[in-house]
Amino acid sequence: MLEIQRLRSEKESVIEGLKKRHFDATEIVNSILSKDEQWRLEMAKLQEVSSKMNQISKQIGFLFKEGKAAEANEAKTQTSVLKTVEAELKEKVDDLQAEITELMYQLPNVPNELVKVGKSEQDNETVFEHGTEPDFGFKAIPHWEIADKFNLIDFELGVKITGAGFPVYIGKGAKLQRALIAFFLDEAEKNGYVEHQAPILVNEDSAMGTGQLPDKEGQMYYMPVDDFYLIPTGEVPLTNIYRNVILPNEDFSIKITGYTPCFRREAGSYGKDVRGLNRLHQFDKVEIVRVEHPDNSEKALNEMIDHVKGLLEKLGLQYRILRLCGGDTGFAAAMTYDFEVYSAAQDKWLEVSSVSRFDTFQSTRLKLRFKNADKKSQLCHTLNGSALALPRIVASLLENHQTENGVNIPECLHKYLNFTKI
RNA sequence: GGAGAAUUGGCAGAGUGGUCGAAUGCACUGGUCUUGAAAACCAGCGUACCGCAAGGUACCGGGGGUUCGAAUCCCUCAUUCUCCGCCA
Repeated sequence: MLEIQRLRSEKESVIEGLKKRHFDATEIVNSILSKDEQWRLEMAKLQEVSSKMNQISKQIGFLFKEGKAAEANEAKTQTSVLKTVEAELKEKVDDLQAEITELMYQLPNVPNELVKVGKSEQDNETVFEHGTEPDFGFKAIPHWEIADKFNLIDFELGVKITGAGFPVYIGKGAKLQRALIAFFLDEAEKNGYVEHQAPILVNEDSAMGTGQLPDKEGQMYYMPVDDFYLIPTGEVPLTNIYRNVILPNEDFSIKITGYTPCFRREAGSYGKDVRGLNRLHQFDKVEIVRVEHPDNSEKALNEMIDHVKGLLEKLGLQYRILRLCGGDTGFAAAMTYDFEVYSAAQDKWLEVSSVSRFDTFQSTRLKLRFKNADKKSQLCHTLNGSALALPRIVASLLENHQTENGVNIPECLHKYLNFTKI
């Protein structure tokens, strides 16, 4: 959520910035500001009335104490009108507040200055490329065929147990998952991220805090009996660790990581996009999350990018980095870099990581602040990224490291496995 | 799952309808004293919103209610502790 103060003071630049998303915010912003003005007006009235009520109540207290019951009762009669007025104003103020909040929820984050105007993924900029397409010397086969051939993953079995999109990993397939998780966590730790194991069911406040609610309600699995949501990403529990937190000074840089399963309903997905491991309802991911001073946010983002680069290079994968255009940047993000690995077998780029900075968009909702030099509370910046999501990495490894009679496992994983080839 | 007790400021802890945003202690910040430190003493010390300011409003686990007035009474939800039951 954007800060209302920002709308008040930088209305034009917010509207201008949101145009990069092809989002015309003029109407919403104007509506917010006019309601905001009204709200302040009514608020002032309400406070005045409340003040008067408080005064009278205090007086009544005094009068009773002094035994002047008659005068006290007389004063009481004065209050009934005020009370009605107060209730009316209160309702007006609350309604306005609710309307403003609802409108605020509709505004996406303002893109960073580096982000280009654009509508869809066609407009994303490639900012970095690494590696070359592997030369197999034979027709590369897609990961689902490899997985089937070596009995690494059983998609049908998952259908029996749960449904489509819940694969069962078997033998070397399961071990590979475990090795990747361990590798990612160890690498994150080397770069200063503190490992956490957090709940994968979260309450409504948490889902609100990171922005999954109210915008993306349909994306999450929901458990009505207990009013919990299954997390769509580790970002939710990890970032919410810092909900309602005021850090004591401006000398901080919080770096945390965690492995979690992730659950996404992915309603409406179909066809080759969901083939094999390309899109699942349940998958594993190691997430890195940072809470930073606003001045440090850019540096943090670059460090995260370098971190992910390192992982992909150690895994020996050819990849490119895209800076998403305005229209393709997620609702809450100010800037996002996607990492994609090329799959010759599928003849397509697979998104394997997404690293974003949110500036204060999440911390507004989270109420995540720090005390600045003037001892004032100021909103922190939050960032997060996948480092990495497992399924497409597994797909890429199987596809890009395939040989005529198997798959070579990259060296960085050897110490976690009792085999080096599949 | 059942029964009971509890939830107050960074921490500890008082307050059971009226001048309480909340005693007191500790911690913390500034000052006095001291060669320096400690001790002692003095002062300050929550969050948010409205306002140029003076000031005002809201907040005692969350939400709702009673009342002229609620930290205090009622309802409800959550959490913690104790006992019983069940259990990886």
